[in-house]
Order: sequence, then C-alpha cells, then structure tokens
Amino acid sequence: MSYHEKVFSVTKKIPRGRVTNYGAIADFLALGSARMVGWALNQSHFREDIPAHRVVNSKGELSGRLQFTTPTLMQELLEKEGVEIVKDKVKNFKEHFWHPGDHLDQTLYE
DNA sequence: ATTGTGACATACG
DNA sequence: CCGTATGCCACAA
Repeated sequence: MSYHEKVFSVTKKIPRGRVTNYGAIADFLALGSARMVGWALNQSHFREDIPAHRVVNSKGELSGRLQFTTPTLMQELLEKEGVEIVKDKVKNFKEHFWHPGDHLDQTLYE
C-alpha cells in the first residue's frame, strides 16, 4: 500500500460536514509530514471517491481549490455539506475540525 | 547521488 | 499581517 493510498483511506473517513488539516493526517499516520499529505492529496483528484475538499491547511484555508476542476468547486462541495466558507477559509474551523481516528462525531450529541 | 518542487506546519522577527 | 527559515520526504529529471 503506497503512501498516498493510506492518506486516501483516512481522507475517505472524514465525516460529511467536517474538515481536517494536513498535519493532523500526517500525525495520525505517524508517517511523513504535512508536506507528504499535501503531495498525496494532490494526486487525489485523479480518484473519484476521495473527498479531498474536506482537507484544508492549518488556517482553515482551501489551499487546494485550484486543483479542482473549477476553483470554486471545493467551496461549493463544502457548503453543500453545511460548512460555511468565507473568503476561501472555513468559518468556525475549530467546530468543524475532525481529528483522524475520532470515529465518534461529537457534535452529533450537542 | 543531487536538485528542485510541492494542496504544509510551526516558529520567529 | 507578512516574509523567512527549517523540518519533513516522495518523486521526477
């Protein structure tokens, strides 16, 4: 299993309406670093089933939006899931943040 | 082997 | 807020 496939499998588990960042995934895998995740995710747009739009940088910015078929697609997908985007950044980033490995959706019980 | 290039993160000034 | 520096490591040339 190649590195990016591992990143993909983690990314695929990101719950709908939640987001995470590159460092968190790298940390969870305990392999490589955030750069590796960025590199891996860069390859992800070749795959259909990878919700790469749920992965943003540490500031909550949609840094990878330019890799999508259209620069606005990433934002549109997130908003469709209930994640508000303001100026290419996730609003209430902390609230929507998802820690890899957290299979329990905490906001589900609020 | 060496160099350049990343959808990054963190720290510092 | 911005620019720099550094750590990180896969991959192509």
